[in-house]
Amino acid sequence: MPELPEVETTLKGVLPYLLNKSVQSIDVHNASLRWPVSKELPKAIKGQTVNRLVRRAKYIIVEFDAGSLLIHLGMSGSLRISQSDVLSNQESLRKHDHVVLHMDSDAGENVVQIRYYDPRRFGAWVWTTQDWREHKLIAHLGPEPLLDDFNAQYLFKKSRHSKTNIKTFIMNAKNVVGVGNIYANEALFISGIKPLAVAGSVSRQRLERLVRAIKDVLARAIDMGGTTLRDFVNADNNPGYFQQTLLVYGREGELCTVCKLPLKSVRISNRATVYCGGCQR
DNA sequence: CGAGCAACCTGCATGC
DNA sequence: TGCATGCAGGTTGCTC
Repeated sequence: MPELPEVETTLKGVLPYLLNKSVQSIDVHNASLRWPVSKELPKAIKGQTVNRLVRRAKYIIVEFDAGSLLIHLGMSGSLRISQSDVLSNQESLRKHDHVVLHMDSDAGENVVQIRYYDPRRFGAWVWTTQDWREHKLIAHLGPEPLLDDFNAQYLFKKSRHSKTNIKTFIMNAKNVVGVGNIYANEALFISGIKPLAVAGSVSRQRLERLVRAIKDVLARAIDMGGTTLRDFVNADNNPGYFQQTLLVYGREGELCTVCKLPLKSVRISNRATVYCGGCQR
């Protein structure tokens, strides 16, 4: 479900309920996520206040005095707010609500929950007491796509000796983070680059366009609350609207919006890839 | 070292 | 209706 814009949307949604609030308790209903949720987690964060909430790549990082919680939504994860005036009015727990954070709220007592729902359980809740920037899941990640250190000069240098295709290259978090399958397809279309082009051979000028396209498509998707394909909803249960803006993803066989040729589809590293044979070279 | 790919898991759409 | 198959927004950790 979530690429960078969906993670960003999720973070914005839960921020008011987490930042400067303290953890009353945490229920781990199913600890078997990508890695087992630490048994230490409940007592480690009980009573702790959230000092800061940040995104790095597709991780939501919740900082406490005692350590940090790294939350990854995997393919099908979401965080949702559940609150009511009376606890008994709370919606019942769904089958795949694996973790529930109970937060102290301004409004009353025991009424705000952050529920982590993840049918496929590819997501993760990782507790660390070290500086999260040095955690092995974070330390070796590439630059943030929306920051200035992700630019054409960087990408040019980084790609010169790469013989993999450009789509796989930009989806590799060692090169740049946050670009998943939807936005890789979209950015390559916008910049007119064929997904199977060899990364190391794409010209500097074309990488310039690609970098701009990645930044642009991600920023616009964030503005629209992300992409909802099947069931993505933000923390307040609202869908994103970017899917209405998708130009190639999920549109194989439809006509290219620019040249009117039918969009082609191939599988690259077992991921659906849609492109225009006329516009992308 | 990089590249390619199986693996993790459930739900849903499709076809027989 | 049931059952088999394939596909889905990600990433790690194997093999070569």
